Amino acid sequence: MYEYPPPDSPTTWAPQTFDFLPNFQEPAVYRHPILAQFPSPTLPLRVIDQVGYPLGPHVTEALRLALNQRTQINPYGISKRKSVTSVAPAVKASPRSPIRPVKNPLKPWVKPNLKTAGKNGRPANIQSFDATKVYDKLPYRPHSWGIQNHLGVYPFRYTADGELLPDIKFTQELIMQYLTDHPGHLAHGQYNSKSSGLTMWVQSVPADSAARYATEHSDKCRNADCPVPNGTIHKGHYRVAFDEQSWTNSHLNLDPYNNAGYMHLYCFEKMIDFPQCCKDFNVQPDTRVFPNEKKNRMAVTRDNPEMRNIVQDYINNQPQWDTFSNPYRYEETLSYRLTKEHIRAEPAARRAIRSKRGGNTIDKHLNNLEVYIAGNKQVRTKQGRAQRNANELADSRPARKTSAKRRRSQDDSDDSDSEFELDGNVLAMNSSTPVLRKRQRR
DNA sequence: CGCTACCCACGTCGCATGTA
DNA sequence: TACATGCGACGTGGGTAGCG
Repeated sequence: MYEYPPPDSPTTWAPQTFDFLPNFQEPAVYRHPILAQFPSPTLPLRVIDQVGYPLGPHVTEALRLALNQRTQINPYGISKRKSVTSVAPAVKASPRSPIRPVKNPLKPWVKPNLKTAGKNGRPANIQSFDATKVYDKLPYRPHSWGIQNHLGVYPFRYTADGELLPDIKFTQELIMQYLTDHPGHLAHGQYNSKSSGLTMWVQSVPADSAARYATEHSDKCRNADCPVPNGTIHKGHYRVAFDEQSWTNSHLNLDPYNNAGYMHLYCFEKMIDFPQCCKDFNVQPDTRVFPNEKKNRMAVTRDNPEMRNIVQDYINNQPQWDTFSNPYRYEETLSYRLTKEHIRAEPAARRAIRSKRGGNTIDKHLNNLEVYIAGNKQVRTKQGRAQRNANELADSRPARKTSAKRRRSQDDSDDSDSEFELDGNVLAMNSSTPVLRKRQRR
């Protein structure tokens, strides 16, 4: 008979710690294809439980973490459905009473649509979370640092929340100084930029999070030459968060929405030798689990666990920047790889809706910001033309309010103009020289 | 006019219940 | 008992209303 090895035997199982906290809440994409062939997880679990006994300590630890995550999300282990009926078994669940969006006097830049019906749970979700009750405040304003100018002013100065002042935008020279001289590199007592206290998280842009930031400038792109008006980092794009505090103040429970700053991943990759940056500095895929949040809405793995491997693979096996920086080829960038994987893995229905609408969509611009901006201009020009035409018609017809949806359907029926297309000038931008030259190797 | 949150229309997940 | 099915909750990208 088969003899099971003693549980947790060190000769059989090398103890393993996790360099990241796995997110077991993510949709299951099994690395073992055979698992995907079972209609239900119960049977393979039983097989593993019987034949795989005993599980190694790292598997046991992962299970414990998963259980922990689950407990944090639902501390009492009570199912949502059960809790409803157990509280009021005789009452049939009534439709949720609508919670309307409201103005937040502390965040005047957040502009809720006060006339909406409140038909979904998003306003409730936004209003129900109070970060000040959950997270610690930074105990002190970080010290200014960097090479002083002739007036003795430091280039890197902070707000009380630990954000770089809003007017501080990165030129190539400044980002180089920020990266190479950052005080966080001394976090371990000696200079080590690879395990620095400055962590650069590759992230998705979280939705509905305007009210989570300290100021209206907090989540803007820090690239001095950002192609997007006002440096807005729109949903669906990828960004890099400059996190200076979560390592340095790991004893505190700090708000993950408070970072020194952000940049479009696109801008970051175009501005510096990003492959070398991955080699030299602490760049990581954001796969963190936040115990105080329902989920990490900025995780790069939010929709697709494979994204972690794409970022990690890029960090481990960086391409040569020389080979695609001049002429610049967006197709070689991490931003492009993430976007392509995102589009590949998304539900087909979502893609179908996009193609039906025919807008300036992610599968056309692929998160190339130059193409995205040019596409937006084309859409606006078209809308403006349609609006002018509508106004001219209104002069000769009885007044009638034209809804935007009707306007869109009119556009859709116009064969010659209905399809959004990128013109040659836009695509030519794709091969333009990078705004800034390659950073020096140390 | 730019920007941001809401709505739409859908997919996914987890759990309760039904059924073989 | 194992699996299928139904259902509610929730999350998403794109389009759009409406605030400033």
